[in-house]
Amino acid sequence: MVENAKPKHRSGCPVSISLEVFGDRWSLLIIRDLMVRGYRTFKEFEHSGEGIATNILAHRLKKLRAAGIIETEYDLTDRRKLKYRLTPKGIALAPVLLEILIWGARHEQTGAPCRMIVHMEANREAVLAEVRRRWQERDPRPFLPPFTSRARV
Amino acid sequence: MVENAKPKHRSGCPVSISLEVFGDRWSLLIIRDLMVRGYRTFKEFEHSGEGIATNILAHRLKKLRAAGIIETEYDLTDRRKLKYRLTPKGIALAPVLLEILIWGARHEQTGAPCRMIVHMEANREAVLAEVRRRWQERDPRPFLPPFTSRARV
DNA sequence: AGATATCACTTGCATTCTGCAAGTAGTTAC
DNA sequence: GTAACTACTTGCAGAATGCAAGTGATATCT
Repeated sequence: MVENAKPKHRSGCPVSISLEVFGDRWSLLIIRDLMVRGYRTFKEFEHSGEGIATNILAHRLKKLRAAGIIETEYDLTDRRKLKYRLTPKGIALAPVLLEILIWGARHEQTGAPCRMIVHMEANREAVLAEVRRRWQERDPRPFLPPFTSRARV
Repeated sequence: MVENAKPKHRSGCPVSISLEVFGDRWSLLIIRDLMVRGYRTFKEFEHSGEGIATNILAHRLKKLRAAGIIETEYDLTDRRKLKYRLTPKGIALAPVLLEILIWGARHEQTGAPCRMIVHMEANREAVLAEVRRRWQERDPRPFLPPFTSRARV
């Protein structure tokens, strides 16, 4: 038996393989929109304020679906709408997203208010539990705002 | 006073801003090499097993330095060698990297042994404390192996 | 001392990816 | 029946990436 197949991955390191799945400028933003903003449709992702091009968005959605991170179903009341949802594998990215959020808020100039970050840092498990609960119960209420401004409260 | 300056960022969201800094296929791998493998030089990053091209590596090192995540100093005994080191802002990425590693090991086929991941998940704080200690004390011993194989122990 | 090797890049070029504008197919509303 | 809406696709220009080769400053060997 020979190992002729072209290697699927750069290496066997979990970090490297993870980055091959979501290591780009956009994928984690789509996951964030699904996870904490309650966005569900193509149009909502498109207008989430980051300015993603529609071809890139379509490509990322396809890739995330192929990776088993999101799944889709048509809206029962309006069959034009395709609703996206995180899979268990997708919601499992919550700790990754939380740590990225905390790091960014602590070390870069962002629009997130300091006291919110302090609270999240001190209550990581509670924050994650709430995010998971909303996913489980399909609670569509946004958990975090879009942070459009550069306010520092 | 007018807001004429071109916006530096896509949005004020900490996740978005973080991804502008390290949201690509390579940056976090360099940070991983510095953080848990004890790699310090250009050559070591180049041969870390992922196959990064030297021009990309040079570009990423420059960008990470500009972002304040790594810093450099010349080796005192061999002035050809430029040694890289994480800054406090860089070592603060440890939780991000740990969560990415755990997610990848749990949800993708990687070379990381299961029991190691179980241990890391159950002892996150101890793992982070050890990584931070090695950084603080400039302890160059690798904390994690390269996971080159696809072994499942 | 001179030749060779090492280290950290840089350069050139082909390929791939990204960003923008415009267009399309399948619903739904009027 | 027509217009609007939703989720894309297509075409094209420019940027980023990957690969091979080259460069300049040290260091080591003979």
